[in-house]
Amino acid sequence: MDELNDQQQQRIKKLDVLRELGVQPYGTRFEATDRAGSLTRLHGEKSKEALEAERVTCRLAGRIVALRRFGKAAFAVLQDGADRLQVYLKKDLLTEQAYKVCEGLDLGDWIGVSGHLFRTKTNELTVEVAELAFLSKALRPLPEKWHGLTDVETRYRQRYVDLIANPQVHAIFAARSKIIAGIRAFLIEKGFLEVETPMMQPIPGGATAKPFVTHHNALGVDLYLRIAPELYLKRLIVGGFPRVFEINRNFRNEGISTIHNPEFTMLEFYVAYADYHDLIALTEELFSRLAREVLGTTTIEYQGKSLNLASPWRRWSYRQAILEVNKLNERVLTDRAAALAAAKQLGIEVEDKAAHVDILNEIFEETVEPQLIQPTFITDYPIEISPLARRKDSDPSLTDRFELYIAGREIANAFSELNDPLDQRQRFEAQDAQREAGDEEAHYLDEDFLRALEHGMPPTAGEGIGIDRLVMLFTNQASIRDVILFPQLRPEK
RNA sequence: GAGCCGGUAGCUCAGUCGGUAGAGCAUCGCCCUUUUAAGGCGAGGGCCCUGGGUUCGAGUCCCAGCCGGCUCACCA
Repeated sequence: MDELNDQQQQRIKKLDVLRELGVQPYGTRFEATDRAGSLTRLHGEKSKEALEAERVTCRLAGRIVALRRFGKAAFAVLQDGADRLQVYLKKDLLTEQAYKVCEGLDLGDWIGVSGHLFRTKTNELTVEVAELAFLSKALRPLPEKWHGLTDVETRYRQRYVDLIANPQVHAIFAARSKIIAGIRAFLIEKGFLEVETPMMQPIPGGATAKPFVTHHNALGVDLYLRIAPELYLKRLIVGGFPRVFEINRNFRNEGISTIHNPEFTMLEFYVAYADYHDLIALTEELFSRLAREVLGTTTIEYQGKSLNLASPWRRWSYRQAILEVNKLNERVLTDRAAALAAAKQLGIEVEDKAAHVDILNEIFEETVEPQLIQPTFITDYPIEISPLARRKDSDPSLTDRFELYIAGREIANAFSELNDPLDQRQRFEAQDAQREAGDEEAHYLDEDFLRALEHGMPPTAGEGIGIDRLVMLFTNQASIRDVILFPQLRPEK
């Protein structure tokens, strides 16, 4: 413990005062049959007279977050989850011991009370306490009652204090839970099986990213924290599960920013016999349903922008979007020199030796992405940047793939899966060549995954949705750290 | 990794030109049995992020570092 300040010392002294009164400062169970929220819902509208007549008794517990004393009586506000309820502690109504406990109460202490509901002179629903149980002593003071805790670093490092002091933070994580529960219910209703696949993988696959490495002592091998579950979920499709999903953490050893945390939560799901068009429909249905369930509307506010999640959403091919946004001639799609010239004209920095596909992608990211505010499916990505996606039958240089953009940000990535083992081997080999050429993030060749495909994978469509960014969108948060309970920070001191 | 901004009491923040460290809330004492940012009177509480430097004198100026935020780069 740090050196104690005067407030902490005062509180430690009170532990002995409680013990002398025969009260355990760290007690045991208390049967809270009521919750502040449900009491308010059930009785919050009733008049003073109706409450007096009914004489509703209740029993609840919570943390004291406000305390106003008046000589021989006091009002305390109990925080119970996301809700608060005032309680009235009056000397006349309490035992001598209970009243002495009251005199030593501090902000932050946990108590349990029972009594009956009434309305005060100022018409606030309040519990008149008949019995008081002391549950737990807080030895540190709470943040200031009016401004709460605003220091961002303390909010992230000591999320417990943030949650006590800032009720709106509570609401964000309640919404996160509701979103994830909604996704589960939706997919299970559609016949999906929820599975768990390895977080520690001998070959990190399914995405292009730098992995974390760890070591297993008994096996004497290095293992990678997964960057994606994709290749394992496809193995399960080979094994005969026609619909699977996983909601779990991915780990990427890359920068930290307002939209990147080293560990983040990903939903991936795979549907046998389907293609990416089916996933477009499924995605629209999922999002509009989530919005209605969680927010009660399909029109959402995000950082000052109004977003309409009601389907259908815009579909726009990757190449068409590049041409239309920049009013470019189709020649840039086939002529590398023309693409390079166009990029330079648009003021986009591109290395002179950059590949054609990378030049176009640079143009896309710089000029198209920021415009994709309303939900938009960008379709038909080039094959070079889609190593696991199926080729388009109509154009083998493209893939049956889409990315969903909302508020200028990529929210989902989906494609008809490549199930041709020979084509997949060639794509892996192309990625290997890029690795040889110095691309640290090229996809690794996974021999066992190829063996699985050689056993035959049915036509399958698969999709990944970044849950943290989805929660940001639904809760109107600008930073990913505000939707992750314990975001990654440098260790203290 | 680079640029900009910040770090002062438990919390939220002031601190002028370099001259004895301030407020509100919280805490402690006294008064107060319907308050709600309760009120009244009184009191205590500081590693001014750390380490150097300049100066008679540094919270303040300079240098280096630590931690955080934002922007950019990489990325989902």
